Amino acid sequence: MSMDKTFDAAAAEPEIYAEWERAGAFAAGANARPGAETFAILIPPPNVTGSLHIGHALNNTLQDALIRWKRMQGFDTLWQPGQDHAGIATQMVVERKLAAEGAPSRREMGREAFTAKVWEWKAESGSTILNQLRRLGASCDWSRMAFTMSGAPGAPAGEDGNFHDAVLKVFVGLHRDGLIYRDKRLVNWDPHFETAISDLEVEQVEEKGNLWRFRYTLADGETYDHPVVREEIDGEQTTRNWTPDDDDPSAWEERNYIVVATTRPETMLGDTGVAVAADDPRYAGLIGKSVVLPLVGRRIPIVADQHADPTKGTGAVKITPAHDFNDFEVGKRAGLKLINVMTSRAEITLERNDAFLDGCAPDPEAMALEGLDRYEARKRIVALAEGQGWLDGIDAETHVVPHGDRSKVAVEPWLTDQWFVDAKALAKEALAAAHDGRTTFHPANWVKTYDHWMENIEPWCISRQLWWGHQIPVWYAPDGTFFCEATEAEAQAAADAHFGAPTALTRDPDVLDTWFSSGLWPMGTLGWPDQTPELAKYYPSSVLITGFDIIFFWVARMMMMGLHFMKDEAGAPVQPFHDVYVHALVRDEKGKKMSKSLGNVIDPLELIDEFGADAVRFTLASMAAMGRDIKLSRSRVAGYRNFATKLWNAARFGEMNECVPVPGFDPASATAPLNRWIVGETARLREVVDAGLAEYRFNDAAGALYAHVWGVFCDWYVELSKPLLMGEDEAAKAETRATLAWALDQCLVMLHPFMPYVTEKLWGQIADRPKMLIHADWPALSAEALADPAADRRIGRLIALIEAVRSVRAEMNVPPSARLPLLVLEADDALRALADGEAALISRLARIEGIETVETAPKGAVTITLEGGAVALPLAGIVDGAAEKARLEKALKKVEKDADGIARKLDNPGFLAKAPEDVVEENRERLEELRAEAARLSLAASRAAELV
RNA sequence: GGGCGCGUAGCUCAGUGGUAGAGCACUAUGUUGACAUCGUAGGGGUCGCUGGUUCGAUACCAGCCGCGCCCA
Repeated sequence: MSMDKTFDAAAAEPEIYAEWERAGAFAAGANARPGAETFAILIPPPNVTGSLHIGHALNNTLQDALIRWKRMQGFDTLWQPGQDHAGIATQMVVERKLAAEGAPSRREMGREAFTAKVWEWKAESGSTILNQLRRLGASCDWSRMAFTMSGAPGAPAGEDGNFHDAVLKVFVGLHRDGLIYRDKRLVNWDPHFETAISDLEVEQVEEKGNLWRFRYTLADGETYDHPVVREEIDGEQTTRNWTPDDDDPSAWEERNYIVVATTRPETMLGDTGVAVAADDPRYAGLIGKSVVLPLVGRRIPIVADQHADPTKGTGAVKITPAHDFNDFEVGKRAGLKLINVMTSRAEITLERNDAFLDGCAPDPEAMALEGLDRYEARKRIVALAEGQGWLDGIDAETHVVPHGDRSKVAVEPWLTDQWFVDAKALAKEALAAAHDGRTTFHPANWVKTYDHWMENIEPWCISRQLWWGHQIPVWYAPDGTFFCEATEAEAQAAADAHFGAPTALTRDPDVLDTWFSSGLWPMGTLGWPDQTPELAKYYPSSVLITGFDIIFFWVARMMMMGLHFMKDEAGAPVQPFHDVYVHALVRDEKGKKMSKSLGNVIDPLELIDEFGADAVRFTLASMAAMGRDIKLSRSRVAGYRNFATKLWNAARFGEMNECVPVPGFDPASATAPLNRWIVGETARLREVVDAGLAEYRFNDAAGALYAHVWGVFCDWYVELSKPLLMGEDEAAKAETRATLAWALDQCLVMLHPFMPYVTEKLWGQIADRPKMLIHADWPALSAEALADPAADRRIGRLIALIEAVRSVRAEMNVPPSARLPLLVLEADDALRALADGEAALISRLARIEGIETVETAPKGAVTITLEGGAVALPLAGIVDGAAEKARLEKALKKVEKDADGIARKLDNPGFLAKAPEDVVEENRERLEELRAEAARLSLAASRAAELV
């Protein structure tokens, strides 16, 4: 049965993948040599709500390439798959689904019923991305599938893993060590999801807005003189406020108010002070006095604080400690009250707000703001300010507003009780590990990003007001005392002991940040807190492959958690991975970040449908140069699909010519120079591919494979093998068949990590094998042992000769069908041997008929100069003497220019004295070659001139 | 404002202290029994600019210009 002309990826891929799975080819330790070293990669867990985007495709292509490579080398490999429970995202998806179905809402059905719904949803829809990873060819050990919510209460059968235990153990442990604490402070509050989020989940978005200036009247009838500047503009006298940039003020104006500027008028309801710089000449005299807050009627102090910048705005800022991070700090320094005026949905709350009502005399208009959304309240307050005459002015301004990365609504700094991790304490060891060689970043410069964050780390808010997640293991007694234990029973026991009597407890309703559990990924996926054999074997993992966008979110947290909890026999902290390879961001072909809103998203699954998974993988690997973003275009993918076709057809050629692998074939035993040459080339390829993969230089490895398979094996070896395969010499034919089959096998083996499908298919098609390609032995070929310099030189010269003849033929418009004799004019021994020994190859590829040695070139012959001699093609009648002369002179000019450059170099005493000996020698040899070629060209040119 | 990175062929990008590369695109050409998802040949670059180090710089250093990303 002969092969099809192309590889049918769509049909073959699922079959091949199923075969691998049937054979258990992906299992941890599959194909491991006895006593093998381990090589483990933990997948960056995709969200359970996720679907495969091009970044995942890149990330997993690289992981799979490394895993397949090491597996073939006989390492004890583990590629640990799993998923992240994605608290907010998942809860959002399920709530939306319930709403769409007209089902009772989350709050109506209650916590237990809702989480049951989430589990149901996960069972139905949660594995989309896993199936997409399979299509990509990912060889994860699916039998070890992990999930960051496994083992949580209510988890259905099959979801009964260890993660919940791990999370609780870590929480209780960190709490016991004083590294987790409860605190009332401002957090980033997402009013849409009504939960706290961490700093990292906040996006800064630039928005057009206004800076409103309000006049706050001084209390007790106080006045002061505010400096102003009188100017004449267009013939009119104007007065404006003096600023520190001006010269001395030209006048003073008596005022009974101070002007503050704000981008958020609605927060004025919660103002508890006005800050000015201590040395601001405008306001220094007012420090210690008070203003009366408009609408609210509260007396609030004017305080000195460095937060007020005299050069910005009016130099005076209103202080709302309960609604702004900076103001919170000012308030702490100045002892100001905290008055929260918003609900969890960012609606104004005044009526039942004791903190607000205490010590104020609000206008009825203020109280009418009750229940309004923050933006509605803003409008009303501005209108009231205008109506009541305390609006000083409005300046348009763009400013940066923090938004929730999931909800896309503006985040409200909000005062609540939350749980925090003392990240600063955990960061110490995590920083050390990245600097003492325990964990190495590739490319190395990413360690700076990591450092910068670790060094400026803030307390990590880990509690979330959600239901989908690990509920915080803390129980409260009625008096507020709390007990942090892994189980309710332990908490109860602790409480009873503490109070000396049975005490009713209520559990903290909040859950933990998803990244808190993701931080345990390197341990939790291996069974921790149980001391499993896998944990002993595969922790720490070999390399983490990830995008730079989650260095903070995830890498940093795994480092902190792993180092804190994992200890070696001596009790020293053990890092979660030896290497961190940070790969590029995939952009569209114009360099834009792909996003749904821009509509420039390239769907990897569409690419796979169109070009095959191998082409998509090879494209991504080829473009994965370290430290650079990838701009992906379809044409590039099409090119690598063509590459797969090329490989396929090379195999088809082998099949047609009965090239089958010979068991026990020893590549060193080949005798024909052509065969010895391809063996050497193959050995060199193996060294380059191994070196590339070992250093995470995926593009180098892929590039070398491409150049070898297409440019060396197909273009030259296959072409040059044809005369041998179709010739009469049976011994040469047999040797060439065996060598070709061997060399092709090596290509399949080395391409397999990048193009697993087409290579596996060909592997099976070419011969019956004891093992599938996925478990084939990776070669240990050494170029030093196998490359034959004589064969390399001979084939190198052969190729140069053929190319030179073809070039002349094309330039002279010799029809491809015309066969010409080759006249050898001058030849050193090697060239002579080549002309004699490889006549069949030369004839076929250069379309030559008969090689003869002549004393002088006949009239009308075109001369070709080569290393070691010159040959000629008789083209009398075809060639125009003048054109030929011009061609040769042009070539001569170039050679002479090169020669002159080198000669100048060799004339430079500094070069001779300081350049390394071998460089000098190289240049001398090159000059000699160029001079010899120049002589041949010049001779040929003068002969051509005779024709004219 | 702080940090990181990038300017090399028309496009997308490798690369190196010692002869400038690839893929795509382009031009010409081809029914040579693996492959037109192909073959053959060809054109195309003061390696962003200016200085410095060096016998020698596209590469190392400094400054400048242009662009991108991250953090405030």
